[in-house]
Amino acid sequence: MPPESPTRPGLRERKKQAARRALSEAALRLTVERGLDQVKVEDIAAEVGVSPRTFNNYFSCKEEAVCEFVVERQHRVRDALLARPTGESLWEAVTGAVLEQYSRDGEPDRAYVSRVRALMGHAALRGEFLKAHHTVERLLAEAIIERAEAGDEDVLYARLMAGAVESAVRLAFVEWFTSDHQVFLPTLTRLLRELAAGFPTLTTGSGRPTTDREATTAPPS
Amino acid sequence: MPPESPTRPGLRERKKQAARRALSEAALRLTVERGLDQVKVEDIAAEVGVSPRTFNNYFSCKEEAVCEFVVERQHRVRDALLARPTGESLWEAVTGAVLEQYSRDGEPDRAYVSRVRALMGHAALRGEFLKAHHTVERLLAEAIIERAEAGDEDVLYARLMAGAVESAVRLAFVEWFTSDHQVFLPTLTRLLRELAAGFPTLTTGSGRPTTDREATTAPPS
DNA sequence: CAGATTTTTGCGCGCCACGCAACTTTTGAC
DNA sequence: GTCAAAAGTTGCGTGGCGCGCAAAAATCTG
Repeated sequence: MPPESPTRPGLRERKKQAARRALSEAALRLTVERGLDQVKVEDIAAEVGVSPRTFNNYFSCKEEAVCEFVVERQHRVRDALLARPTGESLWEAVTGAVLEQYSRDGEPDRAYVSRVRALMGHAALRGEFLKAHHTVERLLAEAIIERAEAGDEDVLYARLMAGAVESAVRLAFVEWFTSDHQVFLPTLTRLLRELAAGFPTLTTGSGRPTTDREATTAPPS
Repeated sequence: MPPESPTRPGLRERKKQAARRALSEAALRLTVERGLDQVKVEDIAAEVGVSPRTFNNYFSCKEEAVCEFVVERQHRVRDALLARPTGESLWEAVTGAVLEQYSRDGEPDRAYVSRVRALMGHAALRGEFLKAHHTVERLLAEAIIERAEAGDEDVLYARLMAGAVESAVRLAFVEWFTSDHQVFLPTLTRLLRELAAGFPTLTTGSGRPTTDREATTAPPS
C-alpha cells in the first residue's frame, strides 16, 4: 500500500468526519433557508441520507449542529497560532492568529448580516452559540498552552488570555450584526488593544482611559 | 394607608417575584437532592403548589430555573457596585464589588463542592450555566455603564470590562470546584490583577509576564 | 476469509415546550 | 363598593425530541 501519510485516519474515522460535516452543513443551510422552527431533525437527516437516530449520535440537538461551524473555525485559528513566528510575543501571536482568521474574506455583505440576525433572533440558537463559544474558548486555551509550552503553573494564565480574547471576539461579533455598519475587524482590533493595555487601577479624571479612537473607524478597505 | 415605600411594586408584581423565587429554589433543592434526571417539571410545580403549565410561564425549562440563583447574585453585585465610594477608579469599584459579593461567606465546605460537582456533571446544566453567565455579564455591563455614567462611546468598553471580569469569575469558579482546595478567592484575586496589568505586547524572555505569586496561595482566613 | 470492534438503524417510551381558550385574580376609575 | 379591563393561571392537546436498547451492517485486524 502507498505510504499515504503518517498514520492516516482510516476509512472509519474519515467517514465519521464526513458525516459530521455533512450534518452540520445541512443543518445550517436548512435553518438559514426556512428558519429554525421549520426544520426538523428528520429533515436534516434525510438531507444527508442517514437515519434520524444517527443524527443524535453526532449532535444532541439541531441547534448544536447549526453552531458547529463556529467550532470548526477555531480549529483553523489553532493551526494559525501554532504557525506564527516564534519571535512574536504570546499576545501578538494569539491576536495575530485570531485576526488573521477573521480577516480572511473581509466583511460579509448585508444579506449575510440579516441572515445572521434572523438566526440570533431565536433564543435557542443564542444559547447554543454560547455553548459553542465556550468550546472555542477552551480550544484556544489549549492552543495557547501548546504554543507557549506552558507548564501547569501557567495554565490558568493561558485560560485567562483565551477568555479575554474570546470576550472581545464575541463583543465585536455582536456589534457587527447589531449595527448596519461593517465594523467587525475595526471593533475587534480596538478591543484587543484595550485588553493589552489593561485596566487602570488608579483614579484618573474620567472613568475610562484615554484611548486613541483611530481603531474605531474602519480602515480603508 | 402607611406610606410603605416610594412606588411599591404592587401585589401583582410581588406575587410574581415570589412565585419565580419559589420555583427556582424548589428546582435547585430538588435537583441537588435527587439529581437532575430524577426531577420532573411536574415535581417542581407541585412543590410550589402551582400547575406545571405555570412553571413554563416563568422558565422555559427546568435547567433555567436551577441556574436562576446565579442571576440573582449578580443583582447584589450591581447594588454593591453602585454603592462603592466615588473616589475609586472604575476598575477598583468593579472588582471590589465582585470580590465583596463572593467573599460574603468565605469558602464553602467540601460537601458543597461535591454537590456542585454533581450538578456540573450534567451537560444540560453546564450549558444552562453558560447562559446564566451571559445574562450576568450583561447585568454587570449595565451596572458599569450606570456607575461610570458612560456615554454611547464607552458602552463597548464597559462591556469589555464586564466580559473580562466575568471570564475571571468563571475561571476561578471552575478552578474551585475542580480542585479540592479552597482557592476561589485567591484565584479570582490573582486573575483580576493580571487583567488589570494587561497583556504584554513585546517579546520578553518567557512567554508570560513575571507575576508575584503571593495571590495564588490562600490568605490567612 | 473469519472473528472482533464500531457504527447505523428501527423501535419505543416518557418528557417537555408551547399554542390556545376558558377561568380567576388584581387593578384602577368612578 | 362596583365594574370593566388587564394580567396571570390552568387544563388540554399536540408535535417533536432525546435517548436506551438490541439487531443488523460496515469496518478493521490478522
